[in-house]
Amino acid sequence: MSRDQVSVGALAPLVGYHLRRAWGAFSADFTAAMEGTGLRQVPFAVLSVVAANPGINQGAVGRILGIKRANMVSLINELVEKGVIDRAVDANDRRAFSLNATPQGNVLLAEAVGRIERHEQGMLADMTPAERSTLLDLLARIERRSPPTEADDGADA
Amino acid sequence: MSRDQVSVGALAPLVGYHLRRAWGAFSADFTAAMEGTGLRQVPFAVLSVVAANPGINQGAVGRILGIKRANMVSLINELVEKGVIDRAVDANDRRAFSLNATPQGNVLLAEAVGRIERHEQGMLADMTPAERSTLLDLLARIERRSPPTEADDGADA
DNA sequence: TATTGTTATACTCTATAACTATA
DNA sequence: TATAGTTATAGAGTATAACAATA
Repeated sequence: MSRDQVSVGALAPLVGYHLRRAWGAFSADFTAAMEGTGLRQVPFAVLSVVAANPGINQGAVGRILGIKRANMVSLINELVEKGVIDRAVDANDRRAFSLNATPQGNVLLAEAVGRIERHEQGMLADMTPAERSTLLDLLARIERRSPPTEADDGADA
Repeated sequence: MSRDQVSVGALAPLVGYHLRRAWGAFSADFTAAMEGTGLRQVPFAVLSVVAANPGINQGAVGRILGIKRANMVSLINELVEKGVIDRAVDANDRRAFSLNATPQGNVLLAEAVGRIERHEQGMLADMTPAERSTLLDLLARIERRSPPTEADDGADA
């Protein structure tokens, strides 16, 4: 190794840079945690939202998670084929689908959450409970600064 | 708007979820900040590292930023064609290129950093200086938990 | 034999635009 | 006319594998 002591230069004091690297570390850890479940980040998030909001439709799931309508389609197909969510025409609006987690989906979700929590404990092992809650609070305040979670603007027309 | 008060369910207490959303908000803000400079996240990071480490080679840049060798090629080409970095065969190792920021590159970097700092001030407007430094500290501690920044394992052979 | 850079390629994620069927 | 879902497609970003030149 001929060259070491490399500096990241102007990146060092930027919050965005550290947010990116921290996110990357968590992301890799998430992938490891999900090994064998067949769940990836976004499908896991979708399952979580559907389970928490019985009868929700695709558009609403996309809106809260920042996923475009067009990209929801294959996501939902994947989860339906996997047998973890159930899709039925909405009784009140025949354009929409009513989504629900299946019993199997709730089992998978619980299993996934358990794995993730254990992995997060590893990632945050050197933080006190107070520090973790400070981190969550600071991150939540940044999120609120993001645009109105408008996952889909005037894409049509 | 027929359905509101949607919950993210099991995602709510997960640090990884909030890290992802916070990162997304910063990411969108970064893109807006860079409008007109022609710089994207990764090229900006590469320019920053090259400027801070005169004569560094591609592999070392990739190693510190977590970018694979193969993906460095077009990145460096792009920055060279843009005239912001300079590539010359390394005098001590004729396999390697010695990279340097051009005067124009340093100007662009300074301009970009100024823009980003102003945007970050907007994103972090509701945080005290103490809170910002706490955030940076907590993020840095998470980063350190990531794998040895091995951007390139035994890809060959 | 290991390393630097290269090419080719593939897969995931996300984005836009145009379409249909309902409302 | 607006909305829910769909299809097709394109662009990033990142991954692997095999190769040449040099160490």
